[in-house]
Amino acid sequence: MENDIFKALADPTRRAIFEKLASGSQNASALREGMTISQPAMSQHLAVLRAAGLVREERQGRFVNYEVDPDGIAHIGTWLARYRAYWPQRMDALRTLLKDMDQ
Amino acid sequence: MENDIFKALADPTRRAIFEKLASGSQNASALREGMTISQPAMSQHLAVLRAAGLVREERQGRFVNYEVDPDGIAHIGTWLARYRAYWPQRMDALRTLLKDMDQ
DNA sequence: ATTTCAGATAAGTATTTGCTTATGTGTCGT
DNA sequence: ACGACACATAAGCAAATACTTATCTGAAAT
Repeated sequence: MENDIFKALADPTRRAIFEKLASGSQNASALREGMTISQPAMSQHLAVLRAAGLVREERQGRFVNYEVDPDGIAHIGTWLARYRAYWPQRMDALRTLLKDMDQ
Repeated sequence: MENDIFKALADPTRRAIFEKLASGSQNASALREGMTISQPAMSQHLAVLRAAGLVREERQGRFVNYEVDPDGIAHIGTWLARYRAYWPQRMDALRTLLKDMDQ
């Protein structure tokens, strides 16, 4: 599972798709816009992201809506937490993030 | 750079090496112990981890000591922070981590 | 100086991966 | 019922990847 996540994120196209989804769930066709990628390629990438638990799908008629799966993010977070000893002193992004979550 | 990091972590052997280093810096030979991996393979993996900024080396005579590079960890952290909106409510590991760092 | 040891590099190979084109499946509009 | 549409799947292929064996570099020990 952890292996699937990192393998999925190892591809730049897949990270781009994931990033797009992070700013709003979309169906496969909408995701293709401005991406120079064939329909089957997109379908295959989404399948990989889905198998990794990074993304989940929701059938809507003949469309399939994709969205970021928080579980995938959580897995990366817990993986990263194992290396806390090596986190640099000032990781402002994560620091403020966690502060936010405390509210 | 970000691409190098994810590509480096996509390999399970490389993640195992990285994990070993996280519990104490070692030279390449020491890392091989209990790992069923040839000397060139280890050398190549370490080169990939190093190029990704996940690990750094320090020559010590005819040994080369490897250690986790906090910069690599930081990169993953900032990447992950971009998806803060999708972090699940209870990411205890990271939450307590950041609390610790505030002391 | 010569040998030995730690490690890097070179070259070759089998496997994996990301793409392609072609076709299949299921849903919507008419 | 039919065609159009959204998407998945199949099969094939070129490129990337992780390994192998062989060799090279450089430092330590004798």
